[in-house]
Amino acid sequence: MQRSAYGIRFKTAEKGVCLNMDSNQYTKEFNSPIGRMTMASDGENLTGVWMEGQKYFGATLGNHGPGASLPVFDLVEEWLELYFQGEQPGLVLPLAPQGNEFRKSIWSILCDIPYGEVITYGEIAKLVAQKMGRAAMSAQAVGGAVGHNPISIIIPCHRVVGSKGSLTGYAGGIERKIKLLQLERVNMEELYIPAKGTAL
DNA sequence: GCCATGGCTAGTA
DNA sequence: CTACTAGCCATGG
Repeated sequence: MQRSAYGIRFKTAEKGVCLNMDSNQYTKEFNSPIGRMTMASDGENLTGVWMEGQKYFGATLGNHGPGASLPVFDLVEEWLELYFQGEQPGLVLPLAPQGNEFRKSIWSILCDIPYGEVITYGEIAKLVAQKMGRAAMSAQAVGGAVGHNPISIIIPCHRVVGSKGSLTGYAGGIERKIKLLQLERVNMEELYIPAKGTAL
């Protein structure tokens, strides 16, 4: 179990918490200022948050059905409401994203990016290399893992930008990435939208 | 194992 | 800023 810089409980580092794709999950909808979102849970932990129409939507969702009254969904809704009001939610959420070790270590690094700050793929690559006891790690491999983050917004994949400040892409669309960064009052002066991106 | 595909990067024009 | 190239490494077919 790790504790991130801003208090998210990240359970996936432990063995045995990781779920099988085929295990049952529950979902619930949430209406946000940037469109409808879908939350997913194993009944206790949060396993996914996707925006309507995003890339890789529901990629880790196996069997599932509605579970409107789960306590974890109430917490997540409260978290999201605070977030969209432009606040930094202090709530502790039990996260259990599904993925292999490599991706999970990237995602746990994402959770350590402070609110309102950005990081580059290359910097994450360095951190992960260090964590894995390697000399280096390709930023492109990092990009793949970041892009497949199943818990949008809460695991702050939108705070990751290209090395020269390019807002390369976002699974939920680059416009949403910008909105989220503006919401966090990130200084956008050094950032720009490339004419051609991988996931615009 | 081969091959294609990434939310990549650094270098060169 | 864009366009192209050569590397990069995990992942999925």
